[in-house]
Amino acid sequence: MEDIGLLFDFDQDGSTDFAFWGQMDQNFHFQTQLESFLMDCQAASGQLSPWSTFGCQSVFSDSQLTLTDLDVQSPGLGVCAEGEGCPADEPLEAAKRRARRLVVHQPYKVQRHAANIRERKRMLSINSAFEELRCHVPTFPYEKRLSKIDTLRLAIAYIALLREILMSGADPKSYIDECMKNGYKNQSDAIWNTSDLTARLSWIKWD
DNA sequence: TAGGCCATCTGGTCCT
DNA sequence: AGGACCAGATGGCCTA
Repeated sequence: MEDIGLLFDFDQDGSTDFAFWGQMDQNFHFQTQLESFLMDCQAASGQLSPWSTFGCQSVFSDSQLTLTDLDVQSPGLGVCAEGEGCPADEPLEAAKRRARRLVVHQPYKVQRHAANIRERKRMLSINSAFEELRCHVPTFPYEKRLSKIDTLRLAIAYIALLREILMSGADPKSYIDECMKNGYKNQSDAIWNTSDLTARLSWIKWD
């Protein structure tokens, strides 16, 4: 019999199981510590990360090992760890709800954790690109930070406007002034003519 | 309090 | 095989 280390449910009623996968403390200065942490992780792969001490506690104990089985075929059959209370009189429905179980061992835990770190790093690079993009779209001085979706939409509109100005060969400021003066009557196909962008145009320094 | 936005985790898929 | 990428789920924070 294989060494079944630990089981956990993906059932809706298994909330207590997921409670251990709590989110990282949002006040944690993640960005500044990530790089040094990544280096630490590379130097000491397999060890628990600092997140374990910040509320991102793993459901697995240190002794758990590889993902050896994904038992979705025979709920309740041979999936209970020794001493893990698998009630013999468990109702059939409850047994069915326990169908999706994972047997988890160390390498899976380590791989999953490493993947989480890579994913966070990837998202950080995406976010830094968004920050860079925010610096290149017109915003109001008093405006709060643009959301990601607003940043993308505004960038699209702004690029379209710049392209039109280039194609027209006109002076940018006079082009904008003319457009605003005419209420964009002649710009029915101007995809940049969004309320967001037009409102910001007055803040652009064209000199 | 509901909805928007976001970070994170996760498993699946694709790529090298 | 391992990493990159992606989308869904979840929960926290903030604001109207």
